[in-house]
Amino acid sequence: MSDKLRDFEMYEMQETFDTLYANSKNGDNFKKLYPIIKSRNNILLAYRRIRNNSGRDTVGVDGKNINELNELTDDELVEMVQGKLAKYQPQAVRRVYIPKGNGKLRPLGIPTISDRLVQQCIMQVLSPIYEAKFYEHSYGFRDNRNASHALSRLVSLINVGKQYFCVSIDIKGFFDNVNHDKLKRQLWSSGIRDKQVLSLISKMLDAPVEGEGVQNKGVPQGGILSPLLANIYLDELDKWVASQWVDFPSSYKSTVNFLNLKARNTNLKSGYIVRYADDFKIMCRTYDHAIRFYHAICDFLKHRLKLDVSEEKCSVVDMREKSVEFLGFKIKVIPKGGTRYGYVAKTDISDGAITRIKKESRDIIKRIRYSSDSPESAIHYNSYVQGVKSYYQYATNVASNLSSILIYRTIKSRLSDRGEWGTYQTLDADYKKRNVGMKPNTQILKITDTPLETLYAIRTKKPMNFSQGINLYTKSGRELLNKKSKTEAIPSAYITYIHRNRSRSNNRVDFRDNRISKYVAQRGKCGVLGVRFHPAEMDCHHRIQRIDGGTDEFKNLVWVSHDIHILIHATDSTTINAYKLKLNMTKKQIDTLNKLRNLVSNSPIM
DNA sequence: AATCTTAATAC
RNA sequence: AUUGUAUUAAGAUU
Repeated sequence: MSDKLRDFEMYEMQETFDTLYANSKNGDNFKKLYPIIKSRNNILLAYRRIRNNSGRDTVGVDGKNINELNELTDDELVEMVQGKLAKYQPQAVRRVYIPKGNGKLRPLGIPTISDRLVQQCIMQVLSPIYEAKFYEHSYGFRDNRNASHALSRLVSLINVGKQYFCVSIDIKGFFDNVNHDKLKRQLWSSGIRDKQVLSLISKMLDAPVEGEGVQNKGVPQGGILSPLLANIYLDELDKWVASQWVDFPSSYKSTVNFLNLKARNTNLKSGYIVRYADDFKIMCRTYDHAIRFYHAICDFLKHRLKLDVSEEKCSVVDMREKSVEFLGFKIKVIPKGGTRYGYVAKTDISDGAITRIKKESRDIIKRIRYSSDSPESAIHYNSYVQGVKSYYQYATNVASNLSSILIYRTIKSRLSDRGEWGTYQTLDADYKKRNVGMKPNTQILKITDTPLETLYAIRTKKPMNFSQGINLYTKSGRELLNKKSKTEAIPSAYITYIHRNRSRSNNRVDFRDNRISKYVAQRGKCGVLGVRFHPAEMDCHHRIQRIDGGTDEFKNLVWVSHDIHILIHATDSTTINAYKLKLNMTKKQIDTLNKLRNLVSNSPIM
């Protein structure tokens, strides 16, 4: 099960979200969202969802990060957020410029940590509503969907749909130019009719940018809600493109998918949109339709969505003649098997991405050269290789593209004296599975026993179309998702029990979260006895006590039975003997018990 | 089995 | 110095 669903369940929000989704599918308007947003469980869930964000240590304009929030008890956290929501006045967003892939700078707008928490509360509630509405071929920033699904759709349109003309449009600084009034109207017309919620979002959009003041357009890149708002904004584009052909109610259109034989006699234009955030393509059957779409979309963006396009980066191409770039891939349409019987898509890693991979992989190899004798730098290289391969494995030409990087030479010349060489055939099955198609006697370098992964040893994988039934907010949608995982390790009633019962009211939010994670990780078993108990019969023990500087971190906690908990802290010999007799522990159990006793400065028991 | 952290890609 | 959403994998721990 995904982390997300587990968290929804843990905080008893799944049913609420399911209802929002169902009502949204039904076309209902939403007038009472605010009570859900400010509900205790929604706020605690929001904290749980953002506390592991990679930016948790990054401060906003107030100089605060996640540490500010985990100082609070859960009651204080809930009270703080509810107080903020009641008279919402977001703080300024911090301006940071980061380099983009193409050498330009990306302006980030980083809200303060408490504003990020508030945004998460709202996002959780809007997400199920919009998942029910969004166009099926929008793939960016959405649950369970990724770039390979977008690529797959594009390839299907070519191979199955025989759409060889591609319209590419580049929106100028999309995030920074989203029109606030337009966005607010879209929220209203898509059924968000709760005045308090609309006002919250409105105030959020009006949050000043550090040093630049209040903006009348744009959503901050760095805001938690921003990706969702971006999709809401461009959903109108998806639907409009679909209305031109796919959803056009007409007898001129063949019921057979992709066929448009009769369309040439009408003003209809046939085309199919594939969108990943602000990057999208329209695939058409003919050049004429493609050109018409190109002009119509530029006009639509300009007048309906108030967005400019950079014309020099736009194009209409016959993909049989010229390749097109999309999501880091370079796609061309070539004759199938060299015959006249048709065409297929051929995909490569884009030139820019190859250059980046070349540079980055060499840099990491050099770092291994100058690092101390430990596997860490080699593990870093391996996960880099793993990451690159798992993303680009969907390019039909991936093996030859990655071979062209010639990293093997760099490894040989830079690292020969830093590790030991062994043959491929001596390595374990997992390695062979990750690095396929190598000759058994190929020499592989091992850095302190960690064999380096091979960049080019890869077989291309066919991208799969997104299975449209998959969804986090319906039972059937979740079942499709859960195919891989089997029985539930812990009854959800146990989790709910822990969640509801707070042993001490001064517990911090992190303790609440981590003790649940820990109970599930231990599969409900006592850390000493190894036997499962109901949480009511157990205590969550701090290995290092809080008075001694112990934290609420996951690794400092352990669940033990009541009896064991007493034994950890007992100093009186009659108590110790009584419980020893009662529990009749094995030597191994006594050893683990003594380790815990040692951490609280108690002498071991025999 | 499960949790955590850390590495990658897209936008 | 690096936010956010989504996806993927590895490592560590029990």
